[in-house]
Amino acid sequence: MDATRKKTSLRKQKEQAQRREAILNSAREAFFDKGFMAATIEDIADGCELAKGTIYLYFKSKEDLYICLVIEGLGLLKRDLGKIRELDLPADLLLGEMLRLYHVFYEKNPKYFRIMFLSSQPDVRERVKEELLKECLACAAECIQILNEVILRGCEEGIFRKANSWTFAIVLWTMVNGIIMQYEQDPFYRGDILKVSLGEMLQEGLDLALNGLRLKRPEEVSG
Amino acid sequence: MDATRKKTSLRKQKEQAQRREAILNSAREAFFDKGFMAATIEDIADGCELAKGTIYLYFKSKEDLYICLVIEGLGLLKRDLGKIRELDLPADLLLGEMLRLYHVFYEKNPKYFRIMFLSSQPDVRERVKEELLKECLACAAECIQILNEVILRGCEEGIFRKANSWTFAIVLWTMVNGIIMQYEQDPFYRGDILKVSLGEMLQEGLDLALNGLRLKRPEEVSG
Amino acid sequence: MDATRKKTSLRKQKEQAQRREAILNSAREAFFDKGFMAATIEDIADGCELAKGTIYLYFKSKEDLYICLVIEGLGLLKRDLGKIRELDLPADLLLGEMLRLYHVFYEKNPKYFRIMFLSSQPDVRERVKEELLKECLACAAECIQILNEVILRGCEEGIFRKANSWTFAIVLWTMVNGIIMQYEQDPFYRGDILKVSLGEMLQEGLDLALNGLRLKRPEEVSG
Amino acid sequence: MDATRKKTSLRKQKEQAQRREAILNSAREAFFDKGFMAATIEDIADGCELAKGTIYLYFKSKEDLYICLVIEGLGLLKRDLGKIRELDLPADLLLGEMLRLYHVFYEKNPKYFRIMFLSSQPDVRERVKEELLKECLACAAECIQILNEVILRGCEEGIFRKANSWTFAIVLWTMVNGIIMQYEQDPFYRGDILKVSLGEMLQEGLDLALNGLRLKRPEEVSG
DNA sequence: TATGAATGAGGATTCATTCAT
DNA sequence: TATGAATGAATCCTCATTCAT
Repeated sequence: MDATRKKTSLRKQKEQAQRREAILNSAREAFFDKGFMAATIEDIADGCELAKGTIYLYFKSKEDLYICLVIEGLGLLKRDLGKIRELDLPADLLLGEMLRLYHVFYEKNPKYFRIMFLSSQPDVRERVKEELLKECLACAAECIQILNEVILRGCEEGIFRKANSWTFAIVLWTMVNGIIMQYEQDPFYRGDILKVSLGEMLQEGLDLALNGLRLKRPEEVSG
Repeated sequence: MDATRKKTSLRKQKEQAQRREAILNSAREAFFDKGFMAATIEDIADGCELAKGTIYLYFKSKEDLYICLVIEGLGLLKRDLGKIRELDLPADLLLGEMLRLYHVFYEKNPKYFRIMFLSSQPDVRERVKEELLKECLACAAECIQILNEVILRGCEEGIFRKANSWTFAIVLWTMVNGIIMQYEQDPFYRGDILKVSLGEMLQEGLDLALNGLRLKRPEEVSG
Repeated sequence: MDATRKKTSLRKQKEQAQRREAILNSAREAFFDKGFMAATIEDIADGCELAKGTIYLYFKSKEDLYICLVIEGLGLLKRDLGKIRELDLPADLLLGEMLRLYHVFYEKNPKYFRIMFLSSQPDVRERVKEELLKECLACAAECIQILNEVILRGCEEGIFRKANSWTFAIVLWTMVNGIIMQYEQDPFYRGDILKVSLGEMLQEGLDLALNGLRLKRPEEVSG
Repeated sequence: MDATRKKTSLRKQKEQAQRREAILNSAREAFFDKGFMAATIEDIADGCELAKGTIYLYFKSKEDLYICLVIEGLGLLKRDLGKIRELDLPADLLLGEMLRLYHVFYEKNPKYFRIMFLSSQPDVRERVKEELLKECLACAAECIQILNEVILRGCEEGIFRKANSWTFAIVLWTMVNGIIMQYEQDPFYRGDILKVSLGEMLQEGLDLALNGLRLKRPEEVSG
């Protein structure tokens, strides 16, 4: 009897988790496609084939739902970056891996990505509690902190030139974000105007970064 | 009589131009402060002390007004970049000047700047005719084209290493945009988390770019 | 086997009756505190620690539940008034007792009291079947009828002056209700503005009524 | 030219005042018929043949609209009572006039009347700012104060017996309110059950009150 | 031409009620 | 029988746009 109840409860829990996930997926899509303000709860509800009211069983408000997405996305990214940090590699290769990870993360979760940076839009900021926004920013800062640690390690290893590592970490972070966002946000960019793939742009960005950091450039070392 | 009429008409034309400018100023402020969706026509009307209805005498719709702002901003930027291109300087210094110009432009027109990139927000895209969006993107592409020309000139001058100049131009453009946007959009970033000035970040970005482009790094040349 | 089943069934019946009572108690509280419209089924379910769905096993709808409360309350009141009618007392003292009973009933069942008169609110009337409302009103009329009988008896006893007894009964009923309702409904009234206790007001009302009814006022009789 | 403008502005002002009045009328009707919570802004808008949005040009919110009605109603009543107070009549006749005025006021403004006492409903109180409720109650207290003054004057004139005049004033006020409310709120009451006209009930109430207050009853004086 | 009142479609959220477990 | 998740109609309020003056 107890077992049966447990089983039932377990299945229910699983269903609920799936439903919650379905809502998050639909919301990610909607926020991504239309932005925070223009996306309606109805869009989200339609997207996961649930009733409007059901959304509110899982999330307190549109804002709550949105913030959950951001924190979830940044959490995933931070986790991935954290894993790479543990690899036994020289700092420059580590950084390369990280930037590559970013690209992969984006390719796998393009919508996560956009959502994460939606919070910088003023109409979102206007409507989301400052406290929650700070939580998001703190999450982002932790990612930057990981970059910072790797840069510092590279300095210790004698691979990177001395520099303000924190500034450098931020520049890296914003550069990569900037490249992806601009690429990604404007569908027109992709084919019509730029005629350059995202991978090429990121590779170029990475080269820039490493060239800038390394004491010597690869060709000079090998030469 | 004709003369009188002409004079009247001239004054009227001038008044109308001023009115139009007032609306654009107020709209820039409003869109900047609240974002495209959250800013209301009433905000804009209040800001320039005109009636709501009057806005519609000068602009077909909210979206039309907005797009005019973007095109105006990008036009100014393009004009400034164009002027620098004419200077008689080596390509690397020219590029340095251009990036510096960008910083100055931002410092002088922070609101222009933000507006220019608002168009990448999906809720704006949703509401603006594709045709107008393409016009904006074309404007941006012209700016990138200017960077591209300078890079090509540097290659010819033997200052820059051979590279896909177009890709490089785009990376430059997005990097700088990315740095400014992230800095600028998040008031929290500025004091609380980054603790790095925009100037420092841009300088770091510039160094990266030039290091990456130059055949030899300055210290090697001088050494 | 039959016995067992009967026992089980009896316990079940008792449990159900208790459950029903628990729901009514919780509903009385909720309707009293928030009014008919503002009180939610969830408030009521929470209040008796049952699930929302369970409420519907015992009552067809929110309105049904509400009407049951009213009828219950008026029934209690009618029962108490009926008991007093049987006392062997002159009509004026009987009336005094009845009005006092009303006060006691209110003090013991303030929430019953409020609920009973909630039905006069138009948003309730809008939603409750006319048939049920009439049942409530008939209940109230029976209470008035008891007052009427006592007044008539007083006339026969030569204590009360001839008057339209039915009108008088109604005035008594509405006066007392009016005094209690106004006192009770407005928490502000109690301390801030009135600065008079409910008991004092009811006593004053009672004196008015008896003075009005008696052929001679007490002091004249005794004098 | 100035005159023309003034005329236009005057007409507009008048139109606006009329429109505002139309909204108030429709709202009074709607609140009266359905109660504060059940009446919808759409009901009100339909009732005065305006668009929903237009309501909000004249009143900040449903709550605001409602409170305006209450204060307006109580203000009218207070004004009327105030006028009677100035009449040169003995206190008992003055009181009789006032109670009669109340009846007339109700006959002319039955819906005003109900609105005025809607605020005692808990679901209204829940949703209206306490500050505004207190303002309403203060208005009512001013009416009671007028009654109080007349009673005191009657004591000085030797017409009324010494009594706690404030308590008495409140009892009068609540009695009359109670009679009217119960009569008025329940359409069923009127014909089906009570079979007594409002006028008769009020007259009976008035007699009660005066009998209770006077040192001697009329028949004794004349006898 | 300038105004700003009026419009009404649209959006977030609540809650009585149902129904599968 | 008891549950409580799901539903979706209903509600308040906003705001881009129109139009009579």
